[in-house]
Amino acid sequence: MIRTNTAFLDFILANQNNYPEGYVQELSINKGHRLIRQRSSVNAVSIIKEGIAKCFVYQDDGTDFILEFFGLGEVVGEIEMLNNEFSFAAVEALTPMTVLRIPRDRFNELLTKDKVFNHHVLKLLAGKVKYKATRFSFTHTHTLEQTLTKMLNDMPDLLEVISKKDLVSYLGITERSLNRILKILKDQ
Amino acid sequence: MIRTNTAFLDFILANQNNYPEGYVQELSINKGHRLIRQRSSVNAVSIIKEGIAKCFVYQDDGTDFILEFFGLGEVVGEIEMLNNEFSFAAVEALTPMTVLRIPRDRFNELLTKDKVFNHHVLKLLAGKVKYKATRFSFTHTHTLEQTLTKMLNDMPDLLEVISKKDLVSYLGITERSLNRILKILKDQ
DNA sequence: AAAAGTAAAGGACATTTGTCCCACCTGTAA
DNA sequence: TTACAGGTGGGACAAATGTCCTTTACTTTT
Repeated sequence: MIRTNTAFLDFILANQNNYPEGYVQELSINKGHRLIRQRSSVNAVSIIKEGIAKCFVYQDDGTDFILEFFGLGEVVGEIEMLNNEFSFAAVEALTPMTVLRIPRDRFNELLTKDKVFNHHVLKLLAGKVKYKATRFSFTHTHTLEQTLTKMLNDMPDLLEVISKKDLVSYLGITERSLNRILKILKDQ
Repeated sequence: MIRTNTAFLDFILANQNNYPEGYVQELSINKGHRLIRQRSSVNAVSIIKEGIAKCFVYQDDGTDFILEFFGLGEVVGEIEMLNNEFSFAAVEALTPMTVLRIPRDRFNELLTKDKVFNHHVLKLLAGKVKYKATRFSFTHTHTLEQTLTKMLNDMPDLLEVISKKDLVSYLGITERSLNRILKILKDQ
């Protein structure tokens, strides 16, 4: 459930030195910092080298809905860059992070000039579509108990890594419901 | 809610004659025909020139979950082609359709050789990610009544175009619930 | 037009999830 | 140690949705 894309990260790390100065910048990010703010312009793409971030949409009523957790090698900002639109979601560091930042013009240049880079971006987007599709169809056709069971099975340390509040936003439920299901699972 | 991409369709139609014979094939498709079957290999990308299709995941328990309705200019099969994987969803014609079909090798060739084509595909994928993200966050943070009200507002002839069964699969609810909400909305 | 068969709508109850609130735990300051 | 504050888990009831089955409406056949 924490998405990764090591193939892309490895590619960037291997080629980082071939690119001219300033193409790829390494940045440290504090926990809680927003890499992308909702409804604002995005001027660079970031590839995660270390740490975890959440990508979420926040509503007027104060509730958040988490779309994805991003880990190693995942990329943020490319959608906004391609659509040439303001961001529709926010991205926030859940842990201290290191990211590789590629500014807008460099990104566009790499997209047109580097076929392998271009293909990585195509695959990465295809992966995001597929992930969302399978995730949402799964949650719609399974009970909360089944969904949580699967998540805890895939990732036993889930509750140590992700806070309950974030888990609740990810599942689109209330804290009360999460507690209820966790109690049921524990009692079994 | 029925997605379209006329920019891409226009581009293909304008360039169709510049491409060598066999690059773009026009096909007629009967209502009910599956353009893509779930868990099978996909050997071509199809751009919709006429008609409407549903893209859906079906579960072992017999329930379907509709991810998107595709209309004019929308593209199917590109995700599978890029991931080089079997299809994770099925696509079925809801009306008689005409599609422009580009076989695997031609598609890959266009992707690498035609920068504009490549950019259209990048944008199209970014659009699919964004659509799914906003759709699912909306349904999670709004009641069924709000969601349906919005849908009927955006598309007053919704129930003439999309069958109740399909609407139910799209919303991830039961027919009973849909009827209940429709009655409430009618009574208001 | 009447009868029979089929599909759609809705009533009644069960289950799930949300809302509201209270009890308990933990840490801190007096 | 006590008193207080903030946070967490859970009880009780409300609201939403699903399941099951009856009723209604619509077709088709005779």
